Amino acid sequence: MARFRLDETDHQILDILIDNTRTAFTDIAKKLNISAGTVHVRVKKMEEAGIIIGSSLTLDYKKLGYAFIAYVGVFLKKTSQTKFVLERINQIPFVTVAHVTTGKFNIFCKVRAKDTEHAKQIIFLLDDIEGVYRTETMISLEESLNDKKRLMHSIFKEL
Amino acid sequence: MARFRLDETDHQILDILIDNTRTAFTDIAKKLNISAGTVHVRVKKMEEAGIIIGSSLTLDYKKLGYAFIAYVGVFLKKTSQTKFVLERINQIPFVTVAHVTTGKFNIFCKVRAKDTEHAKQIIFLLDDIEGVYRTETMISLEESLNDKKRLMHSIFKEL
DNA sequence: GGTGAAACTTCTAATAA
DNA sequence: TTATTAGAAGTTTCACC
Repeated sequence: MARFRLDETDHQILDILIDNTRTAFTDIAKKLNISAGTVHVRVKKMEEAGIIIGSSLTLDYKKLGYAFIAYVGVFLKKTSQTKFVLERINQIPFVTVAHVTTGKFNIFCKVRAKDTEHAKQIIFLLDDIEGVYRTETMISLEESLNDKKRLMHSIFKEL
Repeated sequence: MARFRLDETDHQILDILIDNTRTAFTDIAKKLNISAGTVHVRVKKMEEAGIIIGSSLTLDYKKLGYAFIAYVGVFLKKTSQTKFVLERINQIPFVTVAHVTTGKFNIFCKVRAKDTEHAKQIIFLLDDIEGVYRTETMISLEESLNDKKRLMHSIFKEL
């Protein structure tokens, strides 16, 4: 996949939209001293190029009653079962991310739950999958995010 | 923090917006057979209640040249240094998430990088932080997401 | 590439039900 | 809580730089 070339204006547009996707194009245009039409065309191009995949809301899961985060390392009986187990994992609700990894674990996932009890239930489901040898849980006591905005800045500085 | 009560309509609105934050309120209204004004009021309420924190773009980091994901477990010399080390970690670019955890590691982070070489540089920065005893890296070979939409469905089914 | 204006669509707040 | 409305605002297209 060819690397798409973004210029300074594209960066600035992304920068604004990453913070708030509903920012009016006219507002962006004013800030960047370009026309709203230009903003529109550039966003469309980035969408067509697949740079912008979509947009999403950021919700406060704590307020919804889901404050518990754990990471679970999964050890498999046989590496060949990876695909099968991964499919099963993806069917478990509240498992939000799963990675096949090198290193200590075969598969590595993130669980978002209500509380310890709820998380235990989810981890039991993981443990019960055929081919899973054992799991190792790490409970998150504190989450600290370098948000997307910061990541973008890191990337743009390098590009 | 009191748990906010969302009804079926709120769920449906969130459901649509989670997929595309720029969906016109009039479109949402049509789908749900309510008026656009109602959609507007409800979204505003959820924003005011802090359920909706914000909105963000989803970008294809692979297309931007950042296809490499690793998880790094950090062991500290002394637990009391957690706060200090966490602050330092948050200053390292390309470390996108950091968690203080119970279990195997003291701190656990996610690194997004260009390639192995780039990741190595970032992990060296982690290793070099005063108070860090050693780190353990897990390289992601394959990422599989149960996206926000699925998480929301899990939550709504339970609420 | 970009602009600016026209035509069209959507938002938002106020009022009424 | 919801519906209706109307002025304000935003989007999108297009002819022209």
